[in-house]
Amino acid sequence: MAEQIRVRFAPAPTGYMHIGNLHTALFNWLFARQQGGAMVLRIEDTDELRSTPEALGVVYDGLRWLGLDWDEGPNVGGPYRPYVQSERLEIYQAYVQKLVDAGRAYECFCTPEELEEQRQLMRARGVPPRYDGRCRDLTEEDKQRRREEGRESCTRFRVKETGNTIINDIIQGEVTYDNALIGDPVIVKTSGYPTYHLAVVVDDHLMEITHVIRAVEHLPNTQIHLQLQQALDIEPPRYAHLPLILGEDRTKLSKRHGAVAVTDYAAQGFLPEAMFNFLALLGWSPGSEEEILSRQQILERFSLEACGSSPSVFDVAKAEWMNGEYVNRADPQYLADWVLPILQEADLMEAEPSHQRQQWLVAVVELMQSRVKLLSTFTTWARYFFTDDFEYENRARREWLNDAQTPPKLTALANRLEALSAWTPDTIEGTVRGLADELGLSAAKVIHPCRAAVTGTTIGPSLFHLMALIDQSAVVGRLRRAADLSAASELQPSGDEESQ
RNA sequence: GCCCCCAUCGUCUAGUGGACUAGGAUACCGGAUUCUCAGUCCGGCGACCGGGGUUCGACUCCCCGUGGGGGUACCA
Repeated sequence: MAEQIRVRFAPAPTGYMHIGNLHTALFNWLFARQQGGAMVLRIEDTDELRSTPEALGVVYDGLRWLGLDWDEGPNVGGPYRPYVQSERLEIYQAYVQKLVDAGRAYECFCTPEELEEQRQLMRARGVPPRYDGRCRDLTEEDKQRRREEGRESCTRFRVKETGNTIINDIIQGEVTYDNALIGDPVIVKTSGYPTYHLAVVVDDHLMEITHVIRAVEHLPNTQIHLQLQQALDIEPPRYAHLPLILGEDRTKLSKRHGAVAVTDYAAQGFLPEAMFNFLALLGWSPGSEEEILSRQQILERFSLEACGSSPSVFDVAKAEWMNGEYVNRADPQYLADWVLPILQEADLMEAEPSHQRQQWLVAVVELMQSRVKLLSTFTTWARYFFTDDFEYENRARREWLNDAQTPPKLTALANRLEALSAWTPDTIEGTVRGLADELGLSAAKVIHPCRAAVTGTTIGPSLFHLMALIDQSAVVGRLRRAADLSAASELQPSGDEESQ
């Protein structure tokens, strides 16, 4: 009989979702969808101090942004609800009781200070710092005395003291841990909340998770989970520990690497389909030389067995290149939908543009998309489409605007363009080239200063097409403004020019 | 410190004992494109961490180093 595959993505809602979490979610989703299995979203908020309700929204948004859906979860329900661990507290208690009854769990009265002292001592002695088990065999009298002292207790799981625990991981292979090296982990905190170890084991069991796909930082924890499962007579799921995603400095991706939150990438103008593609290729390879793969293609070829076990660095430059590939191929109308909010955020587009204005934006996007990697660059490289208020770049100043021959050219051009009755790329081109002919100059000698005057830059798309998308009067105004400034020597390159 | 994992161009990776003069992508560099380039096309640079084995033959298998990472919590 075919086993029903069930996987889960189980984030801790502690503020933001970073790209590594999303990577884990993606691999779970790929496996589930490809296998016709179920994707469960479970919220692991057993860290009462750091978990926030708002963070839940961040998780949803991140998953939805990438286009990952889930079959069961806090907002969609499902047969194993609730899917938020803080709502499952009584469930865990029953399992703790089972462990206590079996003599595998016990009350521990040690204070954080005492624990820290133990660790220091062991470290000094050169042995692995771990809980020394001093509360393992307390008598009822001992416990009573401690309670009377006003001490609070937590519950610890009694791990095996001898032998090995062997993990058979789909990605990492067979990994062996020496049982003697770990101390008894806390499974219920003083606050009454379960710790991760207990909750994850109970929930994966109850929710009938068949494959636990998570980051390799959890591999050492798995020895505890395996022992817990054995003590509870629970059949363990299959494990697949994904290699970590590292920052440029080769350490675990974290806040200090700058942009790591999913929302950061969305704000920069990464397209979700590009991020999907890029993330899929981190730690997994289709085995071919293609890199731009559609969601469907990735889904068809994905397998856990093909995942590598070595960590990978998140290369922003390559991610941007890939985004550029997607931007380049995207339908302009679709792209404009992503660009609009970015422009609105930068006050370059009004809150509710008319249909006509939206169509104009699509035309701008279409003209620019082949040279854009991140959509946020629309607010800089394409700024001149949206406002007269832009800077003249140094290179534009140096090469064209700080030239005595430029003002008369710009003025003449302004006059002629102003007289045009039709404002199209063709009429503009005719005018520009006509002026160049009459002045006995190559077209470039007019085109370049004109671009500098109208856009403030020396680079960009076809000048005539670009001008046609800006109001005729605005173009004329910009030409005259640049002519005046240039004539007044106010467009000299500034001192802090970077070397070219 | 101790435990575990990892190791091919700077980066993402292909490679599962002979197909390797080690392939692709990105980044970088150069050329072309005369309407610019951060776009496009073409080209170039660039790696099997080191040492021992095993084998007729190792990038590939084993061991030892080295380097990197993760863990070592009443965080997950």
